[in-house]
Amino acid sequence: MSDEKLVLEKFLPYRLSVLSNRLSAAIAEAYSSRFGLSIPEWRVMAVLALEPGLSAAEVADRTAMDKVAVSRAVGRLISTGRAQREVAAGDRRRSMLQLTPEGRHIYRRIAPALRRYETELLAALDLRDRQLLESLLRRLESRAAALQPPRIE
Amino acid sequence: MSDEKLVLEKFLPYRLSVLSNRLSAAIAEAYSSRFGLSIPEWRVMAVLALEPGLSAAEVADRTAMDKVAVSRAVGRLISTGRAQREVAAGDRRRSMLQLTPEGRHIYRRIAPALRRYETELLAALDLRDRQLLESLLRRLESRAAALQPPRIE
DNA sequence: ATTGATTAGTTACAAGTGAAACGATTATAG
DNA sequence: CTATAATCGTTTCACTTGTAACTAATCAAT
Repeated sequence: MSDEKLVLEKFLPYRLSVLSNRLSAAIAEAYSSRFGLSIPEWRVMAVLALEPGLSAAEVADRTAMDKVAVSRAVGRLISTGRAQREVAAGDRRRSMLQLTPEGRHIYRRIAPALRRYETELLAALDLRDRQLLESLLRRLESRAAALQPPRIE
Repeated sequence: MSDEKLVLEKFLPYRLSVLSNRLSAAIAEAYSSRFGLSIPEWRVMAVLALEPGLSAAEVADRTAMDKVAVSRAVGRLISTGRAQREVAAGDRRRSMLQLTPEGRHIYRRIAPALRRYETELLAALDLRDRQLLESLLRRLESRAAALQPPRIE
């Protein structure tokens, strides 16, 4: 019975993983070779550019990274002069993070290039299909969040 | 100009990465806790189950893994008695890999559970939408392969 | 106020990863 | 043949990553 077998190349989670890894690698190569940024560092920059003053935990939220990864990425950004931290008024555990002028400058060089890349990628689809993709993705995301993990008996 | 900014949560490669990581983590947790398999090991098992006798390089091809990862995964599968290797007749550099009976047994416990999981995930979509997803994915994959990486000036 | 629990963030350690160098084998060119 | 190049797969090394333990600060309850 073919129910017993699993063709990796047709298995949705695998396909998403391969596609996502290809895209991420291509993108990361661009900003890494230019600025020596890692993926976590770029993610942190991307959220701080839009919301300066976030704490590390808030950054973790918005980037789907865990706090350790955020801590290390922020550490590198600070040591390279691309971000700065102050202690939050009223709660001295909390940090308030923001990009330095240098960090903002780098962000402004990267962000438009990545948006162009996304646009080129989506140029494979017409408007209708782009909306469909959006809708499908949203439903898969919420389904994945709600779903019970696979149970192997 | 809003062209300058990039909202991470709306950026397709980022969304794919988060979705894919969530799915992979949920799935890997299942077979890892049951059988101590890593993702690379499971991928190797999945292709060897369908195509016994592949060489390491062929496994790398079909799993989108690099040869080092394959070598290590195969090494672990062999040392745990789940795969075996013989030297290919006619080319002694090449190995012929296959699952042991034990390996096949484990595969048969995992594969159906993962297929059920995929089915449940896709139950969020009706037949028409599943076909659309399939088509969109295929186009994105080929577009991603053809696309030039982002250029940051 | 004092104790215990919670939260923010860092550090330490073990495990995983990729790039490059490597040994072994086979293919190619002269 | 012989020498050189190419291929298969492993190993090595430096780096990254995740888990758990940790410090410091705040909160909650008495």
